Amino acid sequence: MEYKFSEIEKKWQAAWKTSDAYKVSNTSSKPKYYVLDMFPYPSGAGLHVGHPLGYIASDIFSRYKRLKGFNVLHPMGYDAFGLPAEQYAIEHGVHPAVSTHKNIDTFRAQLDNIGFCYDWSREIRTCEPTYYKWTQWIFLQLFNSFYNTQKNKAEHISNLIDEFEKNGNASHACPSDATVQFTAAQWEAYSNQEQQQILMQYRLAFCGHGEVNWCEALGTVLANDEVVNGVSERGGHPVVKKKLRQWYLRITAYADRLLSGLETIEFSEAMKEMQSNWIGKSYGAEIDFKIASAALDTDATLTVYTTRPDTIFGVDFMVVAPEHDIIASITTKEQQIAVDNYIAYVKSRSDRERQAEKKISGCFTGAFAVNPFNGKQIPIWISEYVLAGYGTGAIMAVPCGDERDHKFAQHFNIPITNIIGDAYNGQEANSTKDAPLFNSDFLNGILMRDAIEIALAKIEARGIGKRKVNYKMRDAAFSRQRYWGEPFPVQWKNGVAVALDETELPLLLPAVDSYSPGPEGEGPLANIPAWVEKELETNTMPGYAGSSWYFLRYMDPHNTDSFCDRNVSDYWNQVDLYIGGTEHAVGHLLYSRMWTKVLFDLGHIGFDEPFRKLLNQGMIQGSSRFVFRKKGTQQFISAGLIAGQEVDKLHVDVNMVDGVELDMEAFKKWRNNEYANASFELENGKYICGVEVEKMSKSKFNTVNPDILVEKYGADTFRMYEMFLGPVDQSKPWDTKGIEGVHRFIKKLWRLFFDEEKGAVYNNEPASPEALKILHRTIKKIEEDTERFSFNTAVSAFMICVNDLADIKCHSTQVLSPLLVLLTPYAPHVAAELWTATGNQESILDASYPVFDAKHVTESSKEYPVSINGKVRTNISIALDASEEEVTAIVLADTLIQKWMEGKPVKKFIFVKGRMINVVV
RNA sequence: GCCCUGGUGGUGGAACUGGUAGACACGCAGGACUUAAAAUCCUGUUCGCCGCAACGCGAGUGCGGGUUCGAUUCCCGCCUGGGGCACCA
Repeated sequence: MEYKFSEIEKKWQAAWKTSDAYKVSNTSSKPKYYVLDMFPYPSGAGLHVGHPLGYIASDIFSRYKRLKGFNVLHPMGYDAFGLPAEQYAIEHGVHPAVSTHKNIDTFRAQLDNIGFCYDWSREIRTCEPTYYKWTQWIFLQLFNSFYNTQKNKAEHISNLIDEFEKNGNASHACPSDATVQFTAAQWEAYSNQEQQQILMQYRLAFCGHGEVNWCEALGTVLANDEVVNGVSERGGHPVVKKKLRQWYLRITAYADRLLSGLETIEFSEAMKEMQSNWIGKSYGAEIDFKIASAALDTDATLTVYTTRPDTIFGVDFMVVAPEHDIIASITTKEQQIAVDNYIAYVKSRSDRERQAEKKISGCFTGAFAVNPFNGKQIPIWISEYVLAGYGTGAIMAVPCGDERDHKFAQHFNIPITNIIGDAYNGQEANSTKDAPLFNSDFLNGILMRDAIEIALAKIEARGIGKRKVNYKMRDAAFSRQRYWGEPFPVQWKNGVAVALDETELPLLLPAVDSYSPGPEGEGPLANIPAWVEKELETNTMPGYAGSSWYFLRYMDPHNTDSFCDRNVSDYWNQVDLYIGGTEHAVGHLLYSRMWTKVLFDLGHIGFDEPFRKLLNQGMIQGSSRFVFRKKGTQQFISAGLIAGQEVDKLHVDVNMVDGVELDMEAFKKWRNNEYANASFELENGKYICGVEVEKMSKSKFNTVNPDILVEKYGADTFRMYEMFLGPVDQSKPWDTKGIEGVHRFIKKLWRLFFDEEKGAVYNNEPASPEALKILHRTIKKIEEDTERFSFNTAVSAFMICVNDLADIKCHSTQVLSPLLVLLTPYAPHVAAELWTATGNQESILDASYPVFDAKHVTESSKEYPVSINGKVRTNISIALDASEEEVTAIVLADTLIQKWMEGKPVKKFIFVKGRMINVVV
């Protein structure tokens, strides 16, 4: 009997489908376990070998947990709204729903090939009205809520209105504008419109104004992705910033809880660090500086935010962001032209470019601020390195303590005040907190670290500023001027946003004739008269709306009365294991954490963190292959021979290359015989290609389609090979050539059961102690490795096990059957085939997991490596229960050891039981 | 620029908590079986040096320092690949 993987895999996939083997119930006496993959965006390029890496890992873990007796929820779906489908629609006129459907079908077929254990009856697609109805519903919850800072949770907006009617907003400061203050009487006196405007500033989903990338030539707003070097990717037109009305989510209200919540979940330290850096909580002060200009009214002040109030006497200049409102009122006549020019220059630049810029640029406003402590006049500059969105959009610059300020001062010849004595060398800034202060009046001689608190107290006492906790994180922009997204369930009546009633959901995305933007850069929905007549919002929601809560819908995907029944979400609770890439570190993972907290606050679910444990999979890079064409000819030169030649370097399809050797016949037929006339200059009869590692992408011809590998080697081989490639969380280039080794392993396993000539060779004889030792060593290793997601070493352990069993010619089912159960999560098809072939009746998917028994593997002695002065000189076998005295005696009596000791006395004898021995002489 | 992360043989990687560096594979070389090939099996394979061989010597985990009896692992400085940076998903 031969290992016919193709037949076997088809057979079992069909059998599991017919028997609904992967269907999961919402009620079970077993403990629950929820394993989730980050669902894919169904791009037109289909699945490449990078996608399944995480899916295979989650599949292995789900199957493992099932064998261990858990009721495992393991669903899959599609994040189906988004820009690429819309782009495709603009270019090809195909409705996004049509191309998305087609792409999903391709993805599904590819996923099925690999033999995943998803419960497909729970599939969701974020672009389906049955799904986005509930995305819109959650938006209404956000819109109708505010953050009660007294109780530290979200509440219905009606509670806030009650409070305003009784007490005004005295105990509920306006989160976006602290100057908004009113009494109950004033509230009553406001018009409905005024009241609504105030409420908008409290809502968790609110309207405001924000800057977008605006391309006048295309008449549209561009995503950051569509802007390259300050011009549009399509057509290369100039892009500037433009202010538009936008929806936002008040994620800043949750900044502290998003931060403290990290302590309750198992994310990697790196991931937690990225999130807390993104949130960017800092403690400091806002300090008011009066403007020193007789021409201006004397009350004008510039407020800066600083985390280092201790350096107040080292301020040599101020820098305000080019967008800062104060610029218009303080710029002097002499500087006006220079300032205008500078602001125009900055307008064309992205935040990223502004921060990354090494060249120092800036412009003096002509105005001065006054240091409130010593009356010193401080010049006010504008520079792109200060961003409007952070702090107050203005900083006090202390060149001796901040590198960027220092470079700025040097560049513009601004005199530098030294407030840290010898700690400043005059050449570069020193950002220490551990130097005593100089030239600092009442802070002189005090360590900076301690001076911070003293300065804060003084600033508050004198009323020139106040303590302030600041966050780098900004509220999340939540609207797009696009078509392919969820419509907002909102109508605009007399300038007031009015939420639709729940009963009106879903608000269906209407058909459009054109995907072009509406007038003034609005979304395509603005082109539909019926839509505009109803005064419906013309923006749509961003890609992350649907993905912020999808893990809840899987629990109860067909519910028509609720996004997810409370009893069901109480049962499944948090996602126990979430697998996906780090590229979502600060986007999706923060948004879904916020949405979960809001739903929790409002009582819709019973937990406030969505993901109990997160495993990040690495990125699979493509390994590109190149051929070298002699300039102006059809002659291709092998990589080793190109030195000194003028050649063009061309990407070739990696699938035509075996390792680095080009299949020349395939190459000639490639791209419709484009290279039919190619001639080759070979080395040792072979054409050797150039190699480079880059992002896996269709245009680089370095994508590898899993279908081809599954066809050639089978799904089991493919699954195990992806795992064998390396640690699941590490990025690595794809290379197909090692797959043979894994395939050989499975064939070797097969031969433990069936011989091509002899037929069945397995037997029911009692297993030898050696065989049991091999089995139990493997049970321990596989269980440990699977638990810690070390799938590559688990595959290696399987190989060692099969090699060892083959060496001792063990064919006993007493050993082989438990081995198959261990293997099921990794290679389910071949395991199931051999399991039934050896006479088992029950399904291997629910077999009982083998239990490790230490008695089979205990050793009585150990080959100790013995070092002299840290260099291993010999190995000595010593009983494991030997005492240190016995060991010392044995080692020192060894002739080889005596030779290396050269008669010197023992200085130190180090004995680590079960590990090693080191003699220091 | 800022944040995170990686760097070990010809290649992918192993070494889990400071304790024999290179497990397991790929590739390569040689051999067995075969008319031949495929498949399979066996042997060798970090580098350098000495050599008939050795359970010989030396070096060695990106580079330079440090701590330690002992460092791929911990500390300091540097070089370099990858991911993210708020409208790609």
